[in-house]
Amino acid sequence: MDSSLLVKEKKERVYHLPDLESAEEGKVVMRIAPGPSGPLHIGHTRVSILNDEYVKRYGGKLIARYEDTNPEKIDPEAYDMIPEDLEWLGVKVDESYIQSSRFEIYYDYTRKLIEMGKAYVCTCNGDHWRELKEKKMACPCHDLPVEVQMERFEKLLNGEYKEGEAVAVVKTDLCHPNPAVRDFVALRVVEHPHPLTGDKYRAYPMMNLSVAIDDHLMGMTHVVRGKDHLNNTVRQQYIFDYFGWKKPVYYHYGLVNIPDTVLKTSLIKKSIEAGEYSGWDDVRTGTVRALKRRGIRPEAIRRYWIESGMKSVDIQFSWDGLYSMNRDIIDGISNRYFFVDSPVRYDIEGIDVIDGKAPLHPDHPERGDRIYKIDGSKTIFISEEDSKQFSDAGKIRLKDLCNIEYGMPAKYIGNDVSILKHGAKAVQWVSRDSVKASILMPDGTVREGLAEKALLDEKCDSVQFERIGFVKIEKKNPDIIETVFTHR
RNA sequence: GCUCCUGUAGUGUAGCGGCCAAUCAUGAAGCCCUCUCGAGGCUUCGACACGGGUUCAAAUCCCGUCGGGAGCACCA
Repeated sequence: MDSSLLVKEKKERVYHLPDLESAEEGKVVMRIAPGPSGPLHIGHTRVSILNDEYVKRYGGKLIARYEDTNPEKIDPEAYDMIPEDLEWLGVKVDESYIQSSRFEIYYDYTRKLIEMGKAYVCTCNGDHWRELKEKKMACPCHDLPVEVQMERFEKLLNGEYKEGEAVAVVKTDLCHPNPAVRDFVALRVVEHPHPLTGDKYRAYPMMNLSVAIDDHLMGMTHVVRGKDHLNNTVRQQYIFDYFGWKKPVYYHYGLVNIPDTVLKTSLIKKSIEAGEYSGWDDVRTGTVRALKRRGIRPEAIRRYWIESGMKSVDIQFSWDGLYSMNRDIIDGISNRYFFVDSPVRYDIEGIDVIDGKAPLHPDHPERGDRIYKIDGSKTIFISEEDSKQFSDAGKIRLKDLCNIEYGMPAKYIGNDVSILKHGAKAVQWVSRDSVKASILMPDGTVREGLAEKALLDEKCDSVQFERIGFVKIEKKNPDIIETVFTHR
């Protein structure tokens, strides 16, 4: 019998996404459209991964479009941070555009809409205009002649209206049963300077205008985005219809509820400025940077979203689920080391020299061992918690080294592993030549302790501290080893 | 209030008229293995929201009820 049949290969998990409707091989064009208000967070990764995954599957191109049409909500650094985040995620962007450099385009199309009688410039009070819409009624500006609208529009562009005094509106259907799709604002006046264009423009397009125009101009074949845009899609389709443009195929996945995580960039930014968070990669936040820092692999994030699929049901994000997928990836590559939390010192008597060794990875003996030789005063440290256990139980096994009996000093009592079968616990320990080390936990607290010296020679930045969990090495020198906790 | 989306185990997912006394993963519990509370192996727990129809046959189609979510912004 073939013995290989007995060794069951670890089953490769299969992840798949549903097919895209009318997707032509090599001709799929999709986009991700972040607003540059801060770096990406875990919530943003879904739309990024999904679009990227489809473009990779069918072939075509992925466009990154920075939707910076609200100057008040822009963090100039985001223009650089987002591409970095995308790159780390493994999202391959083929073309990038910045909407603030395309205002003239949006103005031109708005003029065309006005000429067609499909848009108007409204100078009514905003609240009043909304009340009328609620009652399915047109405001006085709605039906003004085209020449007047055009005149007003040029005034809007030239800055002759102050903020709130006028807006350009796209007509839809005032009697539409869904109040959310009746006439929507296309351009508004903003006096706040734009980080990129300064005070060059005063008329700022609203997303529904710029998105519709860009989706057409950039040749989008498929649009995948969150369900929260459902009504926006309906609005944008009016513009497509007015111009007779071919519409992309739209998909709207359900909302994701991400528990126990700070995601709001404005909040994070505030905390950073207040000195409460160390930066955008503070482990207490849900930014992509924080995940990276914690040792979450982009492939795990990708798998997570692919497995979640594109259903329009709202879902609950599960950190456990993500960790499990990440563990799949890092378990094999992470060598094992001992870390001792809040070390308690013990000297061992009753033997001259103690030798020991432990595999770098129990599933990969070929990687070699950590070699131990304890001599001289034979000092070791175990964690405070294990120390208590030691004094209670009287006997304990220093894993991969020897057994000892409680006392000051402790007494060497052989190296028979079978002591474990008789109730003794195996605990991790470090010798006197260990290195100071710390683990930054996800809640921001820091565990201080000692790590074994062999870790200094480790090449991979992901390791497992036995019985503690996986950590990512952030800083490593003979004086200090700083790590960040990944997960168990 | 109006409109839209949506309801399969704790979570995520498969199934889309008979092969479903419902898949897989995660989670929980237990056992085995392992000198880690990791990995691996085995076992167990746990779901078609409810009520009507249509049909020989429904998780799958239709209607209603109830539940969840979103939008009705001069944010994206």
